[in-house]
Amino acid sequence: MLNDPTGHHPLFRQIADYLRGNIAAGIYRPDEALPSKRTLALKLGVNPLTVQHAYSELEREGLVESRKGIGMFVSSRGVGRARNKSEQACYQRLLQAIQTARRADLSEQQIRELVEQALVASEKASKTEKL
Amino acid sequence: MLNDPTGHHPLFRQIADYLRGNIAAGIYRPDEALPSKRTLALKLGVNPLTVQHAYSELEREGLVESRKGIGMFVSSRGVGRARNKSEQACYQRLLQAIQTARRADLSEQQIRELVEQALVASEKASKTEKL
Amino acid sequence: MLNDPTGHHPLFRQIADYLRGNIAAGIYRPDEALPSKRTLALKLGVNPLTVQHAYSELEREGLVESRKGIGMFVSSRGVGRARNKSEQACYQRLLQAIQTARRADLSEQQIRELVEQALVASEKASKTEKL
Amino acid sequence: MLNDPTGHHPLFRQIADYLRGNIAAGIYRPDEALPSKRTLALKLGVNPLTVQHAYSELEREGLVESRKGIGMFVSSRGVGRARNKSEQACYQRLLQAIQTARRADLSEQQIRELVEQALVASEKASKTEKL
DNA sequence: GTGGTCTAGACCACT
DNA sequence: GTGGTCTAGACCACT
Repeated sequence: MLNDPTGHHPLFRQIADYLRGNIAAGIYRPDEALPSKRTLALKLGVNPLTVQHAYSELEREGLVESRKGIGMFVSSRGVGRARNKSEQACYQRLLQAIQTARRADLSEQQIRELVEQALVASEKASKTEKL
Repeated sequence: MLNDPTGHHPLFRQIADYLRGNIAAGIYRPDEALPSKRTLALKLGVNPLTVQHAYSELEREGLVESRKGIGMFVSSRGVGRARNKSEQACYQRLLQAIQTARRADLSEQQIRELVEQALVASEKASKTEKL
Repeated sequence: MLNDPTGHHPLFRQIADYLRGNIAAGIYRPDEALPSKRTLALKLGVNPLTVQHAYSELEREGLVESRKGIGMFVSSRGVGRARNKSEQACYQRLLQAIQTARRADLSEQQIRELVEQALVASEKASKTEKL
Repeated sequence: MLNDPTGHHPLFRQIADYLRGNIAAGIYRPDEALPSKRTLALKLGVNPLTVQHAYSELEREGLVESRKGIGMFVSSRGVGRARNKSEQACYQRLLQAIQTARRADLSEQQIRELVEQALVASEKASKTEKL
């Protein structure tokens, strides 16, 4: 479900990234509640504090708002912000991937081929699931 | 010089990645010595042990061999291995970037555009420098 | 407890060897946690980083897996791998010992007698202790 | 020629071990000169100081005597001492090998089989060469 | 508390 | 000078 098997990225960030994508994709709609910390922690096999950490990240970005005693809700402007953030995040990662390739002197053509392979592989793999 | 301003990847791994790229690109040739750990540590402003950690990683991958009291040398089969490793690493990162995009429901066309932007940006940015 | 009084083998490797033996012998079972690096460091009177180094070695060999914030756990296939690794290590050491003997022109019979002596001595000495 | 490809034992000790075996085996006779530091260093592809270090070790053990300006000579009681020392060294290594095996819970029978394998392998490998 | 990374500083084997 | 190991002490992510 999470996409960094190498464990190089902190868990809380992987979770935040995932939810951000869900919001950007409209899987969670404005004013819809995210799953409770405990529910999601259970589902992901992760400590509730880690989920809390992820939610705080999304709150700081203005994607969600906490309503006391009720839960975390997608904010009115959350979808647009999530789309922007996700696109930025994707771009940053593409840039890192491509810099790795350039350092190894791969040609642009080789890089584009790797991109196409990844597009195919991800098409099958990533039925985005609502968390 | 190092490419993860976000600080998600540990320093020693960034250093290993960079050198691996240098070896893959033929910037360091077989039987050529890498800079000594102290020299490189000074240049990068990090602790020699951190560089050592990076060098151990490259040694484990069979890219370099240590000659006691002399230095770390690119192994005869190091270049090919470095190319393979670098390509794999690039692919993995592309895959992660693209999964981020897919979760946010970006189209393949949008992703390809981001790739092209990143190719342009990286062309200027990453004149691979010999460490 | 550690078995190289001569000090030829680095500490972290002696620790890794010891734990590998424990895992091979089933003293640590799959999904069982090894002692924490701090606990073990205290017990052995060494620096936690030294234990960490040993643990990384075992992780690289696929004998244990780290679960962040919880501990190092014997992997499902760890026991078999540990047995293989330990047998290989034993064989390599026997080979070195025997080459030493052959260079000094000891007969095979003399070598076998030394082996029997060592078998007796080690029977008493090495009640393998769970670290 | 040297028997620790893993590089875990210091070079100077491997060289001392080798020469000690040669003396024990009567390949160097009492009053015979060992090769000069420079000659041996060249032959082994090693720094003369490393050879010097090995020679000092043998001198300390009373196996050889330095005659100023001439070279290092096997001492009158050197052969016996070398045999004792070599046997001790062999025994110590056997003991370490066997402790490794016992920790992994290998049976005495398995250990004896490994010994026999090593005896066969070493028979072919170790045509003791005069350095 | 537990693993993982990093620094500052030291010492050893080898060149 | 060069790689390899070790210590003491610190901070981060996660439980």
